[in-house]
Amino acid sequence: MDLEAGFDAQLDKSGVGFDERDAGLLRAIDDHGSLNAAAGALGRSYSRSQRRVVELEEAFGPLVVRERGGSGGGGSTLTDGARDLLAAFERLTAEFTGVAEVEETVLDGTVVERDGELATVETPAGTVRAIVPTGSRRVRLAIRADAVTLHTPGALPDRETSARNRYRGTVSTIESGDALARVALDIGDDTRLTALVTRESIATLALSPGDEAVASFKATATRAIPAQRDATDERTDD
Amino acid sequence: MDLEAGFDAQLDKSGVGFDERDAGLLRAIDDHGSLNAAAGALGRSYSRSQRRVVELEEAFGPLVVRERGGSGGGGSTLTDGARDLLAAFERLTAEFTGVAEVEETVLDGTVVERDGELATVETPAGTVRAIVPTGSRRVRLAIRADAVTLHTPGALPDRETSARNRYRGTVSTIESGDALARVALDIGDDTRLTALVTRESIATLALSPGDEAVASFKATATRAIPAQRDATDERTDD
DNA sequence: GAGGGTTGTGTCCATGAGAGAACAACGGTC
DNA sequence: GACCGTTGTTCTCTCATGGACACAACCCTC
Repeated sequence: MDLEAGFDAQLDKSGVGFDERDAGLLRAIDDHGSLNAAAGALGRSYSRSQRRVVELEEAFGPLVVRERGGSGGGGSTLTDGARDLLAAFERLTAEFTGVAEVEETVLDGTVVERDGELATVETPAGTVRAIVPTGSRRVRLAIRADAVTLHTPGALPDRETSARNRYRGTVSTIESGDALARVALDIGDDTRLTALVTRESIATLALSPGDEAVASFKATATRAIPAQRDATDERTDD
Repeated sequence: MDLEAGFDAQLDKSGVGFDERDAGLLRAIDDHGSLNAAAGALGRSYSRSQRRVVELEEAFGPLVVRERGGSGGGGSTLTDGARDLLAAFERLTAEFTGVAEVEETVLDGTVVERDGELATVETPAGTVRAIVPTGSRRVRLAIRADAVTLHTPGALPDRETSARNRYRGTVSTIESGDALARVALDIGDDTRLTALVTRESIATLALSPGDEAVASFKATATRAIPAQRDATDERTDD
């Protein structure tokens, strides 16, 4: 199934959203030195672009320094605020593309104990500590492969790390890419945890299929969602 | 600055995007047992909703089983494919809200070595291994607080874990919430790394401000973005 | 066979986003 | 002082999205 995750990032302030389109506009202004040239290069109308800049500035503060007249007729440059905003936006999109691309393993489970937003969940692979939205007993946990760290078995003292979830298993497959590798770890009861690590780590841990290994991940990095509604099938049916 | 991160998640297939609006429609169909009632409950027009379902099915396969006539006039129910799609979408939005909410520390640095998408970056806090888009020397690293695990100093044998980045520092502040806590760690040269851990972890590590601690995070979990463009100021200027 | 509530169409209209064009104001350079 | 390429402002036009409405087809119940 070529199901691809996408998104539309947005930075909100005072009800106005700064999105990819706005980022492109600011970048073009920075590149071309004028709002007019920027709009032209983007194939957008000047009037709309100008309006949009004003709209954005009403929410985010001064973004563009305009100069009218003068040699060359004038021009526009970005303020430091605009650069900060752009940087924050790019950081956000980078994080989003990260989650959109990375693989994750899903575990179904039931909440057995809760302490605020944190809960212990019973899953086929064992008990997991995770952040769980309040008010749901049956949940589905998602663990991103880039959040799972691998260890040699027995190496990790139990009390001296903040990674609350820890599972021993046997390496089933290792798919090596350029510099990264995808490791699948069998953790009993037919569940398989995948970790994304560097090839360097594979080497230093001396991992190969069949070996024992320990996988750990933080409670704060595993997100839970309410489980399928068909489990209870509470249809309204009018 | 009350700058809030937002997003619009989307699952793409065959050029069609399944978004929050579509998810709401499917959920409403599941709740009310008919497309008609679903559209009514959402305050949307039936005709558009029906068309949208057809559009989605052309890309994602059968989603809704329609029944025309019969007792009660008929009705519609979701297929297993629709439930899977909904679950995948909810998982995606859960992950996105995770990154949108969590705090991150940013580090500016320069790439000193590269191996495919992986690179070693020199930062004020030391050298960091991270995933870096090709073709950029000056980069900005973003490290999410939920990706940082804390350890007692000296506890971690160097060769036996896959967390490639490891920094010793002193705890500066601990902000405890309900079940979670936010720990700021001073890592020399005026840089501060923040970690989001459970209060439970604070207790077992016996952490308090002023203590020494070690923070670690994976190379595959730290994303880099090209640094500010004003550093070189390569304006086109036509 | 009539009734009823559904699925399927098709058409019309309101709304909003954005392009395009026109024009005034500006302030350096020549 | 004329010129020029900006910014700023306003208008109209087009296009896409989506609601409102009408109507046929369906099939079980009564």
